[in-house]
Amino acid sequence: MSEPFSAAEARIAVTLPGGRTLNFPRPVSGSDIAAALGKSEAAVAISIDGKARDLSHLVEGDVEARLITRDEPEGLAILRHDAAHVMAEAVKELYPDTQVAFGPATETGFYYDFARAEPFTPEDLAKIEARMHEIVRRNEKITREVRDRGAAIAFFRGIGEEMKAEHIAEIPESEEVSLYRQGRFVDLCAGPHAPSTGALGEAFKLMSVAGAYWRGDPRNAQLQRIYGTLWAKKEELGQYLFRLAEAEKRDHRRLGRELELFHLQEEAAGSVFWHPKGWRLYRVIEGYMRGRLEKAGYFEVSGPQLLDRSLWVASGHWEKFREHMFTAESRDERVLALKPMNCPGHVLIFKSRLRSYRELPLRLAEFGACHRNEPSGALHGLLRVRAFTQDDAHIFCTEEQVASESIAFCELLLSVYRDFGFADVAIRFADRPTVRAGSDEVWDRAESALQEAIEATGLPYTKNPGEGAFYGPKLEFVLRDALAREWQCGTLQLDFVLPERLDANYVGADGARHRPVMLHRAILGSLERFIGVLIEHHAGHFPLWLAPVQVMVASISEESARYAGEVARACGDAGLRAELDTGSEKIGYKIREHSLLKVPVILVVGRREAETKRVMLRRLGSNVQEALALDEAVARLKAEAAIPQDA
RNA sequence: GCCCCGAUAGCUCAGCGGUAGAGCAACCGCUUCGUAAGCGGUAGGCCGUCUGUUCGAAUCAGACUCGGGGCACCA
Repeated sequence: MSEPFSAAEARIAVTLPGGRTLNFPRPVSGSDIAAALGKSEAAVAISIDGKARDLSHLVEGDVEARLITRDEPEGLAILRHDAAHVMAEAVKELYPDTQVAFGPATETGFYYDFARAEPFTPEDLAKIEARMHEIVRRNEKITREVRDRGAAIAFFRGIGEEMKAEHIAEIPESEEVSLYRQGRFVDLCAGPHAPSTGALGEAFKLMSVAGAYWRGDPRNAQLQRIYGTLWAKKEELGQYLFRLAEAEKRDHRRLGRELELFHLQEEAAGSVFWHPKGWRLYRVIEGYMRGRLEKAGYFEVSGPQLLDRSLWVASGHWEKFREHMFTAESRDERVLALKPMNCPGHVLIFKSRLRSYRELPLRLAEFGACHRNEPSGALHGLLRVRAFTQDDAHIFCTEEQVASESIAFCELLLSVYRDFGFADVAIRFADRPTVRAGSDEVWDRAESALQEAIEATGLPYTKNPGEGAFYGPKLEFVLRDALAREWQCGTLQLDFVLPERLDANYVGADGARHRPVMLHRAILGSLERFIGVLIEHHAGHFPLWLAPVQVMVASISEESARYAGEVARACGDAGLRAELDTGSEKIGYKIREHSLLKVPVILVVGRREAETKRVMLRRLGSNVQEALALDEAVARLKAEAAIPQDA
């Protein structure tokens, strides 16, 4: 490309990604640079020496610059942020008595929080969206102004935007206070923004209204949050809406009903009614886990559901976890709590007799049924319930054993996830929360021990500050499903506090009493939640070893019904979960019916198969049939349906 | 728990002041059929619960329960 300017006055060098350098007269704006590169249309902002700026930003000296365009994630985020402003402008035009609070971009769009006495209705959303399109068509210039903070506060007070004024007071002195103006709307904002509202395009849509607390604090006023989605192109918006519709189709609550797995009803809000097929699935998973744990050196135990208040006081739960606990009273008026966690029970088993260091690490596992009194608004299908069963275990060990136990646990966990079809697992390190038990010294020790342990596994992880359990720091294992959604399931928590509080100890090689360390760990987390995730991940189409009904034998007409029975029996004898359909419907109807119920294998048998002792094997999702000898089909399916026992 | 929205047959939904409708499913017949919906018929609802307004409420109002989307909380 030829150089756009040739004058000999003061010039600056702009270095682009890849090392190419352009010379411009000083000063040069981001727009000039974009124009020089022929990218005026696509550019929404510019990165100058690593900092995102408006295109109107003037460059005064030699810099490194990179255009931010609408087709890359960073540019899209800026457009989404622009959309939040445009929405706020539309709302202020339509409902001038509204105060604006906070409006960022999100992963799929944007939102803005508003304070207004009247609730926004769905009809209001339609009006706001229409007005947004109008503002985009007006193509208002978006300009940035830096203000002295006193003046800025006075300005927002003057226009009745108290929350904005309050927000300015919190901006660190080191940062400048900038205002963005478009049409008659002025917002406090760090930027950057696209040069004009026309940049938004048309690929956006307002989605919903929700309540949200001012600064996320429930003690503050509740605002109305309007969510929207925005994409670079209309097709991408369409794809996003299509993905939402697809996600709804695999919603575990819908599939739970359609596949007859479970149901929920108000008489037991937050607890699951497992139906025969769902319970079958549950038990297969439980049995699989039991096998894995036994091989990994765990001992399964089972503790009481109701334990006396005094234990919970001693463990610290009564103080830190009281509001989540269900309580009951005995005849003699003792207060008992339905266990929300299994750990105190396991400590009591550990303490039931004198323990030797030779027994460590002692791994006590339990499919522990727990109850937590979750706030009603938190309940959500199987994913958030009040009664659930954890694949829980507590490892009592010495501090020296923490690293090796952690490594072994991580290996076990990843192998289990692989068996269930989850390959993508993220690890987060969650450190001390505000509400916690134990001294800072103990937390220092626990955090560094857990940190060493995770480093020792060699697995990548990120930090999740302040999210630890009240008794110790934890690793959270987050799996990503087929729709790239994240679910926290597994956990590994290091606890110096509970053994201390419940006075657990063992006799060491030196003959003295020592305090064991406790590792709390779960792989699936709660079986309920994990099954919910599993249903959505597989869209109800489970791998053969998990499918509640593995094989459906369907006869073509009455003359093959008898042989169909034989086939079903042969499958059952081989340990397959097989069912028989000899009804009078046509075969097409049967196939449709069992396909909708997501049975992975349908064996079709008619006169030809009966005569030759064969079956016609048909897999869910395919319309290819394979003719096989009965024996061979059964042997193959049996092998395929085997429960994975070790990777 | 908080904000908004919702609750009508097993499911999906229509009806929105004059006392309940469709499709699918269910059940009963007929059909015996070769790979994702054969045909006909029957039955099925205290319109989430309670209170109020009204001559009259599925329909309007209020409260409650549960559900949904969020917030906060969290496995």
